[in-house]
Amino acid sequence: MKKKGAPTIVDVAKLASLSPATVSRVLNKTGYFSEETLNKVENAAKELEYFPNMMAQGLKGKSSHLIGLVIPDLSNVFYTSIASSLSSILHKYDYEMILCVTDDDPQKDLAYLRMLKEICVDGVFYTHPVIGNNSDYLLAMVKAGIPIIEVNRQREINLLDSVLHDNDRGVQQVITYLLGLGHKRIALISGSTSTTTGLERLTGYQNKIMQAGIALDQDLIKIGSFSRAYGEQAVSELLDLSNPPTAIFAANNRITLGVLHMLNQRNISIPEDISVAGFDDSEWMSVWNPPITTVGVAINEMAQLSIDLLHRRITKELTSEKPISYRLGVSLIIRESCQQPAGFSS
Amino acid sequence: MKKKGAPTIVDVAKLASLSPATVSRVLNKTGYFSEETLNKVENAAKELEYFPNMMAQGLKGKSSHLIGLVIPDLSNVFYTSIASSLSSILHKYDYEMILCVTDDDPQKDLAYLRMLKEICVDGVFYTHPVIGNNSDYLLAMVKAGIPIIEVNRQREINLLDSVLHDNDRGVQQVITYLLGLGHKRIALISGSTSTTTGLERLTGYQNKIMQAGIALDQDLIKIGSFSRAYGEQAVSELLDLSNPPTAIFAANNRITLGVLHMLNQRNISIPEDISVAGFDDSEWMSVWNPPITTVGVAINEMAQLSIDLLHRRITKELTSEKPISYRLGVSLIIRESCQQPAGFSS
DNA sequence: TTGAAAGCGCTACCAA
DNA sequence: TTGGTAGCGCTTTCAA
Repeated sequence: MKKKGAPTIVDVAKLASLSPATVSRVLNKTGYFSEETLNKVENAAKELEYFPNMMAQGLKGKSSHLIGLVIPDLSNVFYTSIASSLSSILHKYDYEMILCVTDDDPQKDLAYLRMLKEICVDGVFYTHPVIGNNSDYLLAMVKAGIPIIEVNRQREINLLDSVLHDNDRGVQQVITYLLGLGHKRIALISGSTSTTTGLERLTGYQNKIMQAGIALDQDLIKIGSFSRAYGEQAVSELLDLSNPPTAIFAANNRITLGVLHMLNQRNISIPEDISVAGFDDSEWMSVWNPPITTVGVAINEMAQLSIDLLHRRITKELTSEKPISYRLGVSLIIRESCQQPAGFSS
Repeated sequence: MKKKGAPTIVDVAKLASLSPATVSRVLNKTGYFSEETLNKVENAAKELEYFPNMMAQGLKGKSSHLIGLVIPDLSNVFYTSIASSLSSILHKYDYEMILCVTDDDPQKDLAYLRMLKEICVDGVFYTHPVIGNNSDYLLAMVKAGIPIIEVNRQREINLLDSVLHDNDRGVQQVITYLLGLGHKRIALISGSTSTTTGLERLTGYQNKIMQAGIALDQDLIKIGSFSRAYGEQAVSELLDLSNPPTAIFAANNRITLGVLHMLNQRNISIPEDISVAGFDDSEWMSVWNPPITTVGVAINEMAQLSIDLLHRRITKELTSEKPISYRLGVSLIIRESCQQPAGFSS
């Protein structure tokens, strides 16, 4: 009678006429063993098509080779790009990725976190939901030995490691560029300031405008959510102003899409009638008509850096109690969606 | 001294003054136990914040609650949408998703498949890479008790369950519509015919054109890959024809994007100069200027159906040896990217 | 209705 | 350099 399930280490041991312990040592390249033993084990393993059972390994406290990725939204190209990049690099490190999409719902977020803990993931990449706060649980996880890296948004200032964009610098570049073009009425459309992205992009905007000696006009500052719908709504309100802006800075790619759509609908052309600049680069922006000027964020670098960091935490190569925080460079990608305001002569 | 790790079933048992066996039975609602026992266990579990260790459960042959999703590409909105939809529904079923992006590389594909087996996933949603063939391994997995559902593309005809689009009907609707508008020279740009999507969209196109009594013009049939780059290349070639088409049918969303981009670059306006229709709906198509007419595919339904099917396989509710294959309805979404050909009068 | 005990596949300790 | 053995946390007979 044939054995039913997958071959176990015992089967390999038998075939190689060795003990399971030795086989384990060889397979994991831990401890001592002879050249001959090595060969015997490898042949036997190959013959049986043996693959270690991760569950059993996991039970013994070894790595599960699983990493959680908790993100709010998969309709946002920023997150799909991050997921894609992370997944690809992780695979090289011999980790696999469990994808958790929270829809910015703190309940779901917590449920996912619990699950990741149960599953004994080796670590997690985490973007917190806009509202709500599962800090306690996050901290408990870290204390229980599961490193967590905050990606893109940072909630737990000085509690968790993080890899973020240099939002301030990104905003500065856009505003400086728009100012240089001659714009004086530059609107900002952004999301909740309860995220670092929202907060930093807002304060960055305010600082640059004021530094330029321009009084802040609250009518031009639209803070809502990082969604396409809000982009549409906000741009509508902006256009209905008695003194509308000559340029719009949309603080993320979802908002940008909404802005572009509404502008299309209202038959306002870019950049002739109004200039538009975004934050986050994405394929469709480069292909849009006209191509959209935006702050490019280095997604691959972000993924690589996050993984490096997490990996060093997992391997205990990095043990600093103090959280590490990286800021990634950004760069303004100038395309064709901005020009001098109408009636401006330089 | 405090206990270090997470609480185990033994801790709960102690707190509840019961045996681990009983606690297990209560927690899993299996076998008999009294009301009182139930309460004791639940209280103890709550107090200790006990969560079962999936690894240990997995070892005992129970479900890992993990599902693999193997897809070729995360820059294609079709797959991100499927991933998003699947993830959200799976979560409700208490499954989690391991995301595997193969980049259409059969090596990676196989590596992922092996890994999924090692990890003891309960099942997998699978879209095969365009080239290469890991059928043997897939079959072995199925035989080993891991159900696999082919999604979108079907390689293993009559070997694996599958959930696919009704490609033929989709093509028919587009072509009929274009024909009705008066187009006689309709080009097709599509990907490799080694996928069912590629094959069925091509043969569908050929059939409809011929049925309309129009001779097939090989110059108008562009078969390359389902990529943006190919879309750009193909549309260029088409435009350079001495007798270019009046309408283009782009057989997936990546190709459509390429087509649109190139048309923009060459300053050809849609639909005035040429009509464009796509396959796969996506947000950017509805927001594009002009909004793009396309074949809408029911992603949520596809996800739901796939999960139903997989779930029934996992629970052995469905045991038919014969693979099940579903075809999902599609519907033409008429927007503004098509009109009568220039110089046509009805 | 409950508990004792065996073992899932693996690793790690200690002894040989 | 190798092998015996004791668990990891859980489920599941089988007895009580």
